[in-house]
Amino acid sequence: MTRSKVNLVYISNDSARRKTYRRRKSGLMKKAQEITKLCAIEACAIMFSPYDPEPVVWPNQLQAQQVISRYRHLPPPQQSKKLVDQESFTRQMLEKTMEKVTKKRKENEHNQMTQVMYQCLNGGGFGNLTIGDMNNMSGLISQNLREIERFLQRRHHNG
Amino acid sequence: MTRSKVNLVYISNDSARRKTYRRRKSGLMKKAQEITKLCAIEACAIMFSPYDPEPVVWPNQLQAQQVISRYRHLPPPQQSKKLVDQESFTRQMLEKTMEKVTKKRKENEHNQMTQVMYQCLNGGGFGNLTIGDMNNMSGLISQNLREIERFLQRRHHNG
DNA sequence: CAGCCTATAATTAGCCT
DNA sequence: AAGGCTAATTATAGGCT
Repeated sequence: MTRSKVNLVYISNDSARRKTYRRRKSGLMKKAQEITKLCAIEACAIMFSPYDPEPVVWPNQLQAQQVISRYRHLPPPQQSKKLVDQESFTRQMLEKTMEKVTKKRKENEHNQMTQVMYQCLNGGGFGNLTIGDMNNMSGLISQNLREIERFLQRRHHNG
Repeated sequence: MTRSKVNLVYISNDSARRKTYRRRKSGLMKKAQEITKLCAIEACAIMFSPYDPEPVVWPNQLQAQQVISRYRHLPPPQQSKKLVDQESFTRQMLEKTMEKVTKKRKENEHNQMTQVMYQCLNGGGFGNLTIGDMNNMSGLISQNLREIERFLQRRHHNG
């Protein structure tokens, strides 16, 4: 975002990623605090990262627990469908973009669409990993993550 | 934060506050998505506001519930902080592994989506994509939305 | 590695439609 | 209210110490 445009893809360099994480974490928390103050809304955030010894809880544990509690106590219908989550947010963005693109496409040429999309592709390079391998490995671990954590928890409590 | 410095205090004007809320909410979610992608961390946020009919959950409900669950099942801070025992060692290993896996998964997804996009471009349409594809691709697009818009703008002005 | 610095990218307040 | 525009502020990548 400065000195150079950011490539929005996992930062493989360890120290660079760590540094970016620290910077952006504080940026994010600042922004969060601002919107909370400016608009008097109730919010919380939780982040787990390998760079913090403990989860980062914003704005604080009490507030987080209150918000979580309020969230969890919502009647089922509210928790189900109409939530304004990131996915629908992103979908809206896509729809708007597509509208614009379609509009322009009418005015100009089809291959312009191709060029526009190439711009999108500039956002990141191709990974050089085997698809099958990654799917298998990530699948196994994520499937058993909960189980693993429970196990660790038990171990901890039992000494 | 532009045209005038912001006074970090509750905005009493209704419509102004609402507008600021909408703007900053998008900004916040975008930043959140970015740090998640860049650093492969696990995070969630929940916001209650009078301007949304429902709570805003980021990045989505499932992720939020997973993060919340992980948070609630965590041992108290003092216990986990400085212990260097078998468990925390194992935990560190787990986190490192998760980190790698998440990284690979994301790269993999990106790789696949990029190819999908290429195919769409060559084939000239998005008609046969699933909702999931669209969501993923929308990420790619929204990352570059500004770029696209500038591009379109230039094309438009240049004829 | 952790801060500090600075050039740029990105966000956004106030206007206008 | 909702969107577009642009000036101005803010965030931050890369360098340096």
